[in-house]
Amino acid sequence: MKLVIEMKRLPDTEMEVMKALWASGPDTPRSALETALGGFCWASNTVNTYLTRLAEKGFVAVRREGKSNLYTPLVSREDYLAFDSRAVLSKLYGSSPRNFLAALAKNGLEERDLDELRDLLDELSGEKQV
Amino acid sequence: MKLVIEMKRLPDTEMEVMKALWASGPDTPRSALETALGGFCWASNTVNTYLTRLAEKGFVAVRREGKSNLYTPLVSREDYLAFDSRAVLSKLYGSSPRNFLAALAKNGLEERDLDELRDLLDELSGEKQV
DNA sequence: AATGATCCACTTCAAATGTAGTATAATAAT
DNA sequence: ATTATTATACTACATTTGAAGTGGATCATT
Repeated sequence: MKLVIEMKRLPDTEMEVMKALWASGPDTPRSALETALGGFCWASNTVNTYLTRLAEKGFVAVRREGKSNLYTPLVSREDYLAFDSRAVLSKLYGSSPRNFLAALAKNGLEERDLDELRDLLDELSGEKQV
Repeated sequence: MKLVIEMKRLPDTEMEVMKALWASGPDTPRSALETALGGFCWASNTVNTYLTRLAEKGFVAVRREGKSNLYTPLVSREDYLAFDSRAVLSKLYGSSPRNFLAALAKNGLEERDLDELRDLLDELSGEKQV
């Protein structure tokens, strides 16, 4: 059984660090993390700050391995996104996925996106019937 | 032609004020705004601060009418949502509506939501063919 | 053992956000 | 005119977020 303890949405910068950690798997050493962060040209110390904050918030575990640290996400990408997507809907879209999609469509949607959505909807409906 | 000048996502509290303004139409006087804010029990001055900040950011126009002020949204709800929904997608969902819906579905979706989405998709496809 | 190079813990700092107090100006009521 | 009320402007302050500097511990090396 999984107990969700008041998860909060992360600020942008901490989010980027989490994305890098999710991409790098568990026990990520510093070097790999910086690589995964790619484009972001923060000072190394800056990344450090974000990691510390994430650890305080319970999003990341830090394990000392000899001379350096290994970082592991404690919240899975899937769980976070499941939470985040709901939070987004409830804040502005009356908790209606439809409203969200309608807002997106205001500026047009690619044909491909529409197809993907249709496929996913079929899958989702299918599940119920099995 | 509409030129979008670096719109930023609003913080939660300012967002609530905008929602109230959108609901109350243009030239909303203070009293009506407080009513529209309903559940939120902020001090009157607090609301004032948010209005000032929104005005600075160009989201709200303030017009003096005799003794008191009238507030009018300068950004329409539709425009803001169109912007916001895209911003959400690009930050965490690889700009893919499908990914967003999949994240939502992780915790299950109501049958009604699925139906609504299907209908909307049909509408959206229909448009293109006309 | 002194010299560098890394990595990390701790500290700092400015801007943004959440919240409200104080002062002031105008109005209404006595 | 004096007082009470109300709305708005201006100021204040804690917390959070974005960003990074300092300095100590470790290691590798001469």
